[in-house]
Amino acid sequence: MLNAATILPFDARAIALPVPTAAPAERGHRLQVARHEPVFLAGDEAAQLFEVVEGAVMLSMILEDGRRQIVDLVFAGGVVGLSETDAYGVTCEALVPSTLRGHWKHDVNRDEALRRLLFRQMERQICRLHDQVLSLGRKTAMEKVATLLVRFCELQGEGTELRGRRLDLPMTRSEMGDYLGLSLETVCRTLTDLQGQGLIEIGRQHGVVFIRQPRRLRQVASLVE
Amino acid sequence: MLNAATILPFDARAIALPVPTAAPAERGHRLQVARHEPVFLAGDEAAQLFEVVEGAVMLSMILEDGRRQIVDLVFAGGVVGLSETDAYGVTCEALVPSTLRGHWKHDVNRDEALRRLLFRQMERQICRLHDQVLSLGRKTAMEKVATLLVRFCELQGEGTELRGRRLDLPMTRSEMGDYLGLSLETVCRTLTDLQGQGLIEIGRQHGVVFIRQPRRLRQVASLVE
DNA sequence: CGTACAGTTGAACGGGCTCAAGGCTCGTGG
DNA sequence: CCACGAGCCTTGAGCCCGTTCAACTGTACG
Repeated sequence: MLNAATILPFDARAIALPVPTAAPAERGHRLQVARHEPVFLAGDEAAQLFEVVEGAVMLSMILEDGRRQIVDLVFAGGVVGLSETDAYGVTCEALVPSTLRGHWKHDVNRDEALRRLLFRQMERQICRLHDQVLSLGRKTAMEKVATLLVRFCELQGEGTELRGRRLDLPMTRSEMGDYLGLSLETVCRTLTDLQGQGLIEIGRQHGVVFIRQPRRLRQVASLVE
Repeated sequence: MLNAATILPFDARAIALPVPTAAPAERGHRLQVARHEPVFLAGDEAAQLFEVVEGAVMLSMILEDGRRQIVDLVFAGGVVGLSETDAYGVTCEALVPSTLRGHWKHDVNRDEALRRLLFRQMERQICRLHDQVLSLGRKTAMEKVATLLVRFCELQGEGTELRGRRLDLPMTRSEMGDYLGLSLETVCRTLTDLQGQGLIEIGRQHGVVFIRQPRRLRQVASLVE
């Protein structure tokens, strides 16, 4: 299941870290992953669940001809590794350097407190997926991109004033496209367009935008206040 | 929350059934719903979870301008009514006449056995949503429609020989469109196209198709055997 | 300083949408 | 049993949003 051999061949940046062979601790064992390094791959034996302690990971699926869809983004507090069968159905890799806590399924079955925690997180995840399905099915490119920006704002800005806020995108244009069901070019053009309308400003540094009109951004995203 | 007044005005076929005022039984109380009758509406107080005992329901979300997305289909055995907040985020209505079992959240918090059941179902639901996101984000109209047909086959055909099988679609073209993120016309054209290729045959009766080449249908759907 | 890769922009194509018109079925009432 | 209306389904024509292909600029990093 989880070892250095599972590194994806197509991602040269992935760094083979030592396998965490430490015995499962009282409340799970820790795991550090670098950006773009896989936590598990679709098809691996689904023996563990992972809590995201710090950072962010993405879950993706790939069709045979190479089309990729990022099916979910999971930030600190979230859970990954759920599977209907005994093999993972999605690949999980880190968006940014992250810390996870692994729990053997075997242990989850015994640990009632842990299961309560997971329950709450799964409820969240399902609601998030519903929103994502709505986005993918019925929103325009403009609405999709604006929705994603707003979501990032909410994650980074917890109760902060958003106007003029520097927003650090944890994803490249290509990843945003794969998450939103768009091409990377469309993501680019849409961001440029939003900048032209004065709602955002694209920073010179990669992965940085400044929010100029958060309220109008929410409107463009077709999200209610 | 759940009462006759919650019947959607735009669905004239919905029949107002008496509210199930029966005291919650040992393991939840029963609820019968007719086709297109709501179980709960987005915004209702999320006080109950529901198991689908028999039939099928759909979960949908609507944007302000009327665009609708059916975010999930839940068949017998599944669970609906999960919510991140204290109000439902989606509307749930019956696709076919259905029987549900309601559980007050209050009770769920106490019932460990029930929570174990829900846990398993939520895991399933998350995997199903991942597949749906992949479909919506990266599949063509042809692949989407074929994928849905295959899924219906698997639900109705449990281990049966599929070739020549009569398949009863629980959804109209419009509902299929709202589920797949397509217009109803595109769903129509795609089905006609599949018939032209000899993979299916569209029955004269509404909601009926015959599967002619199940294997090729799976291939068209970009699903692996 | 140079290379690899992220990001941007343009031009042309095409899948799916919109708008429109008709045919079919199903349920209902005569 | 048949007639009729409502709603579901089908098909056509033209358009548009987002894709593809291509070239180029800018940034990060050794």
